[in-house]
Amino acid sequence: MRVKSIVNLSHNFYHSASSFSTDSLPNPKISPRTSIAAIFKSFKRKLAAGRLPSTPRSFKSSAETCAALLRRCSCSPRLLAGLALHGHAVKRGISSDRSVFTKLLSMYGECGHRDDRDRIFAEFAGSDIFSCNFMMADFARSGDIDAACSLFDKMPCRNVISWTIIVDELMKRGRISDAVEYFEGCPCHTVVSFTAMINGFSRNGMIFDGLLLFRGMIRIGLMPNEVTFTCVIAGCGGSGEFGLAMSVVGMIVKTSFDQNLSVCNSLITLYIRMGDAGMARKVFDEMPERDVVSWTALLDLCFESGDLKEARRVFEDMPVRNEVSWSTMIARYSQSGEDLEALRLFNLMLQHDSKPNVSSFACVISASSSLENLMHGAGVHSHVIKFGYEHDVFVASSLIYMYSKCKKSDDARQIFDSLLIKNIVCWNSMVGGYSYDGKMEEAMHLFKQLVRKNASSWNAMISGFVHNELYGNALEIFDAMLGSGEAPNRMTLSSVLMACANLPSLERGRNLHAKTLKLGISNEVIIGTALIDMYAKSGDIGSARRAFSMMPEKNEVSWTTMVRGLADSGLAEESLALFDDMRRENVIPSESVFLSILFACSHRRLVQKGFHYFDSMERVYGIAPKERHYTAMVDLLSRAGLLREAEEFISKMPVAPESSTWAALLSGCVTHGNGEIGERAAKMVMELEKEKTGGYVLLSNMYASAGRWRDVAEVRRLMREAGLKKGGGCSWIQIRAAFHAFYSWDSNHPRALEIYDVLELLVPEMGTFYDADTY
DNA sequence: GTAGGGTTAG
Repeated sequence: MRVKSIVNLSHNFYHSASSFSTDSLPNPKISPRTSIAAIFKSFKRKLAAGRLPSTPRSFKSSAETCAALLRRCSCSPRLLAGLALHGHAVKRGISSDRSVFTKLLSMYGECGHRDDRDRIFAEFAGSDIFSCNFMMADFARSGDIDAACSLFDKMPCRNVISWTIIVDELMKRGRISDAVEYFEGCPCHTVVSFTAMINGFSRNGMIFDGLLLFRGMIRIGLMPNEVTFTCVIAGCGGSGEFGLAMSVVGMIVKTSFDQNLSVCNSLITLYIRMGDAGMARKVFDEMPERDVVSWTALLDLCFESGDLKEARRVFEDMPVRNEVSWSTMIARYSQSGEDLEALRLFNLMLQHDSKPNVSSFACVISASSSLENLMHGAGVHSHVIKFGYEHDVFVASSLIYMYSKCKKSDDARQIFDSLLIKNIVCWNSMVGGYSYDGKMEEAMHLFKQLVRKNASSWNAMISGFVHNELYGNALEIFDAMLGSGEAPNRMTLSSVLMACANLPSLERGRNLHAKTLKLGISNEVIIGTALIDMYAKSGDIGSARRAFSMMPEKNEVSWTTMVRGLADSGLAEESLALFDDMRRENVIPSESVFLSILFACSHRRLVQKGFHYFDSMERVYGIAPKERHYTAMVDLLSRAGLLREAEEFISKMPVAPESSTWAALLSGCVTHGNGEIGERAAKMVMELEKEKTGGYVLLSNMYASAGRWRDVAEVRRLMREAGLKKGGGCSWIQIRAAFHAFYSWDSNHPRALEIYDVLELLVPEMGTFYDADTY
């Protein structure tokens, strides 16, 4: 109310010069410790003592003082002081002084009173180019590019700065053709307007257009400055145009800009992206001066070289840190799997009074998502609220993802619903969140409401179905995606290939392989790896091998997938040989690759070799064997008939045996006919797995093979009493688009009678089969 | 101490 009345009145004061005193304002209760309060008091004292010049002669110095004070009011927003100054300015007739007026605009804007600011602008602005540019820049900064453009169009005269503001903002929003149109309309260019345009191109992935403009600028005689060079180097580095970057580096050296701080900073990052750690370090070492950006770039260099210890040392020795250096530490520790340390760093950041920004929050929320620890996640959430970022779409999307990963998609939904402005990323996070939490119906419901879907929206659904092992649905929604005209990307294809890998649908997989070739993504690691997995699981190990050998770049997952594919296909020797290749290539084995290796050894009864690999896990690679590895070892011993050793191995395990550990032993006992150990093992299986049939079936098989029919009947009785029924084994075939599944003596198929007739013709002894599994 | 272009993270 107060603000409005002053603003409404101010116009009249300006013209009628009626009496208005700062004393008529409520006395602002400002802490005397703050400098602005002190200045304001001194100003009021001077005013009261009549020491401030008020005659037209000293108009200028009065305006200067007022402008300087107003500036303080917008730097650390002080509305009351600002209002008083506004009143004073009106009274003295200096409120339309250019410097006072722009400060007033800034003060109202910074204090959150944009309506009032816009009103005084409308009343006073007239044709002043300065205040128009100021307002245009502010409209643009706050996201209202249309308001900025309409002001631009209304301005009676403009300068190059007016054009630059518009061009830069249009480029930042990706409106390239509009930006070009305005840029071409500008009658006289400067190095700044050119740089804005060049950088706009490069940020929109059009580095060649940027470089053409860069050349054009030099041709018309405008010399690039340090900002131009910084932008061009960053653009070349970001788009991987290292050859072009080097020719620009030549110019930089010739013009001695290689001594400039910002140019050197961008050069460090360029060399890191080129993979030239030596040159990056050399630039850093030879810089005449360094700032927080240089040190943060060096930090990044350490992480890129995989040297966490050195990074930590650099971080601790840095003369200055800012929120970017903290975010770098948090993000990189999280990427290295050190999520707990990332969270610790975030707390340290708060203790150091560093104010987290959107990116710091995004990093630390992502770290708590990886930990799937609700306590940590909710702790970070409380800081989000404390710092007022809960309505930021970027932060909210990370929170939605974090809660969903912690299986709290209802809490995620609350955040989603509380957002007044939602972008597509929030929608996709929520769809993905439901998928991750296994709530595919809710995911689908939300997905259907999403009017403007992008590739990520479709990917969230597809990977959700895959994650929940609903592979058929994944393929269905993929078909719908293709039907909608949305182009699939690498994420889509890798998910769909994963679905195919788990369905008996090799033909579909081959089609997808062709699609990856068409999209030009077949050479990418993630796609190559998905292809290996799909072919291996579909039984086409030859194609899996080819996909593996054709990969130009392999990572640890690609190797692991191929080793596992071979092992699962019964090619134990080849699998072990590939594992040795993998170690020769210095690829660090994961715990999951050891599982495949132990499996391969087990199938070939390679007891010694198995123990060799098992021992090397901890000794050589520092990987503590998990329950699954111990189970694999029990399986290895049991299959080889070393049942007593297997039982002893279980008793010495440092982790508690799982039901499958005992099942492996029991299975060995069935094969090798050891009833004594078998009974003990069976008892353990049934105890650990009360609702499952595995233990009963194995035990009954063991009795059956020993001819102990009375015991077989007893086990069946026990099973019935426990209310358990064994599910039958199932085979299926695909004919065109349809799957046909068959159980033992299954009569559900519509053409069952014909099938069995044909079968009896082909395999006469089928008719004599007795179904031993039917209880 | 009146308005425009930038480097480091995500």
